[in-house]
Amino acid sequence: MMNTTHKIIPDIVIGRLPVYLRALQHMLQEGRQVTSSQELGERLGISAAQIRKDLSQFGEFGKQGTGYNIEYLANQVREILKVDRVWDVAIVGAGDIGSALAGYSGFSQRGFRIAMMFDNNPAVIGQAQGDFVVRDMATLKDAIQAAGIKVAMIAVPAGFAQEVADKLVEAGIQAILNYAPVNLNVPPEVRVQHIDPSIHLQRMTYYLD
Amino acid sequence: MMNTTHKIIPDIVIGRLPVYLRALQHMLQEGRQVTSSQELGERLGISAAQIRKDLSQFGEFGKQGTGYNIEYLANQVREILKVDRVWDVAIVGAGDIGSALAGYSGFSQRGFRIAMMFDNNPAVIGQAQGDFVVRDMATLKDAIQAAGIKVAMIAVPAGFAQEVADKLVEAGIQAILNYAPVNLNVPPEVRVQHIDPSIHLQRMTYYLD
DNA sequence: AAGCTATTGTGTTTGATTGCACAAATCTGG
DNA sequence: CCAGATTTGTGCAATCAAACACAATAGCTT
Repeated sequence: MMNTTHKIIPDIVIGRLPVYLRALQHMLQEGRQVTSSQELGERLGISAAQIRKDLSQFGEFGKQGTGYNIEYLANQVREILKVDRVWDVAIVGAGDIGSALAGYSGFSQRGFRIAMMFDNNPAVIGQAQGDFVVRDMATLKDAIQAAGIKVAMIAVPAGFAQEVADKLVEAGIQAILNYAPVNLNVPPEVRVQHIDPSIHLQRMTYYLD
Repeated sequence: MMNTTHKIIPDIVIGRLPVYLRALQHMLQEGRQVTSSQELGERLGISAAQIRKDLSQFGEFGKQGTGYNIEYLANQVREILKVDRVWDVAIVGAGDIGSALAGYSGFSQRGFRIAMMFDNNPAVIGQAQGDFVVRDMATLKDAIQAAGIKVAMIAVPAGFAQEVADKLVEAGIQAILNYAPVNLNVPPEVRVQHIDPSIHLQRMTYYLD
């Protein structure tokens, strides 16, 4: 079932697919072979109907009476999300967060590979950080363009995040995962996701006594 | 305007308040005194009407013709979110992520204080980590209960996250920020938020070419 | 002080998302 | 090979969220 912008899929549905995929991969590691919308829903705290509706946007992946073949469904979802390939990722910022990200081994199973890392601090430029050497921010545009990198993570202090975002956009980056606690202004064709622990915590304190 | 479960506020509205608050605090640091729903909306990429509707759920904070006094509004939102106080937070896991969180200075301005840190690895128990010493997981329940801590962050490998969550719930934790890439099963009265960079990245790759 | 501009708070409308419920299909066990 | 139990995919209904649009109000300018 082609998906060349035929049908516009709600972004909220896209947002759930990675969660489904993670659960499916987890089940595979448990040695499971088949599952059902009901089981998946129970694990994730989502209604079975919603999972079926979400998946039905992209095709028919299950078998009535049986459920879904986990490996097959996982592969289909990977393809939908375009993580049936490996995306090279650039990290900007070699502080605590950047280093933790560079050292995180979990990306490779999920479709990503940290390919390069930048900072503007002369004290860290040239230093080894995980498998690679921290590069000078001044070389960012050329390096990213030469490598054809589309995805980046910002892990610099809040005050520098916007200018880094501007540079990334100029270099052709199309998806940014931003760890700095500020909103970023980017052109509409560039996707941004934010990770700010305080935001998540504050969203929960509302419900506390 | 009392808010003792009189009116049920949609969670999606609660989720936007921390974002508003962060922008307001940012404006304050710029020395600004007043703003409008329009300006706030432009900065955040949200419609002005939505911001007004969201805020109107809790009272009337603005002045027609003028807009909102930033400091006053920020204080009101802090009160709504219950971050007009300081919440002590426990971190479980003293690896890269836990350490980065322990060393992050941004929490204090946002209503949180890292109060203690746990790990089960004898090699790190007793070591200094930022301002405090890493404690043995075995002491978790007693320490958390004695300190009356309600909020925790999980920064352990995926395979241990569920058992850590169970221990935290048993210790009386009511809000969990989970950095492990697995779903957690907790009783309905406990709030959980997930941070998994791969999930955020996969949500964006769908839109890439 | 009158007229103009800006901006809020909200009733109403429009649109999006979720949940329901069931026919159709598949499997299982006797 | 049949009866019963499962489970999918989906049309329809219900719920929820966002956008619209405007009266009411405040400030500013002349």
